[in-house]
Amino acid sequence: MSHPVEIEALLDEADQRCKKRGARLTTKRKQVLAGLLHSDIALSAYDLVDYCREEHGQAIPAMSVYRMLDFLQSQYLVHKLSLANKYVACAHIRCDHDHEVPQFLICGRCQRVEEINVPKAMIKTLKRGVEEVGFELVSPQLEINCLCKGCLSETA
Amino acid sequence: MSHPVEIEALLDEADQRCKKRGARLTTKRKQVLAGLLHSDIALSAYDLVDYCREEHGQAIPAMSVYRMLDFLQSQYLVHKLSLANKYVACAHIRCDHDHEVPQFLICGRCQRVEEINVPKAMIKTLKRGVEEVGFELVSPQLEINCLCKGCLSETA
DNA sequence: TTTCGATATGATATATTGTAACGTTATTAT
DNA sequence: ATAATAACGTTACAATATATCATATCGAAA
Repeated sequence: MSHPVEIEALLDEADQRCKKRGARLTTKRKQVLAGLLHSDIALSAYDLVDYCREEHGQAIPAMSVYRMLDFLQSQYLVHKLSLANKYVACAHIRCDHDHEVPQFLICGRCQRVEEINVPKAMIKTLKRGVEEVGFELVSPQLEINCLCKGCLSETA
Repeated sequence: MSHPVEIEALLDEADQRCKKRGARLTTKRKQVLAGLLHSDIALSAYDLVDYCREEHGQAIPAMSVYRMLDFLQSQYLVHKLSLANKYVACAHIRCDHDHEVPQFLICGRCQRVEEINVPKAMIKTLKRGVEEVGFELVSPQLEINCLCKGCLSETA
């Protein structure tokens, strides 16, 4: 996903953000986050168990990985993709992205994930439609079923 | 979700549509669809196993229910909601909804589901954003994490 | 109408994803 | 130092889903 140096910087950034909120980005939590940052495809909790064992010699139980993922989500560092039951690092760890809303493009073939922003106006339209039927938007974060460039060309 | 009479009509409609495509809406497939039509919340495959046993005395194996759900999805009669790992009947069995795109509002609390349409213009905007990063939209069908009126008032 | 191929369903096993409950270890603050 | 809290481990299991092979049923062609 990113260059090693970049990843280090992002991990530091994440660390700062957690501290600000009075939360702790422990070594293992950081390893899980690093796993996601190293990957350019979404990973399952069990993929991350493997990653930690192989890359760090840390045999973290699946149970704990789930908790770490919960933590990382609560810190807005990680998103769960329900479409694939997998997880990705938030692409905007650095900025606060209050202005635009991240949307996930998930390649249904290779699980590659891209995060795009859509204009706030669009979200407003959506919100209006939702409220018309008496619902309330919890999170306007969408998962969009796509095919990536690579898989498109293979299929063709 | 609908009145019994209405449901019968919808099942007939579904039958016609399958026939047109050279597909067969068998008794059991119809029972599964009926289960979803009777419910105003999304149901899991295993919920449907229970429904068929209780309402029709049919002990359909989970395996078969999954296959029937696959079939119903292929006929555009049922949608899977990945956000909840549950299934709903398509609210627009009668029309072809080529003009607008159905979006699902899922109450994260009680699993109640509402299907709304959004303007095509919005989908176009989305599509453009997707293509800018080299992806291709497979289905612009979105699942939106919400709270319904009832759960909202309870929480408040 | 019979038999043959295709489609639908059943049975069984197992994979994958996720949670509950409770105990232990590590950190932090006093 | 120690008590309180947070993090992590362990075990058991629930819920969702697929793989595989066997059997049944339907529809068309011989």
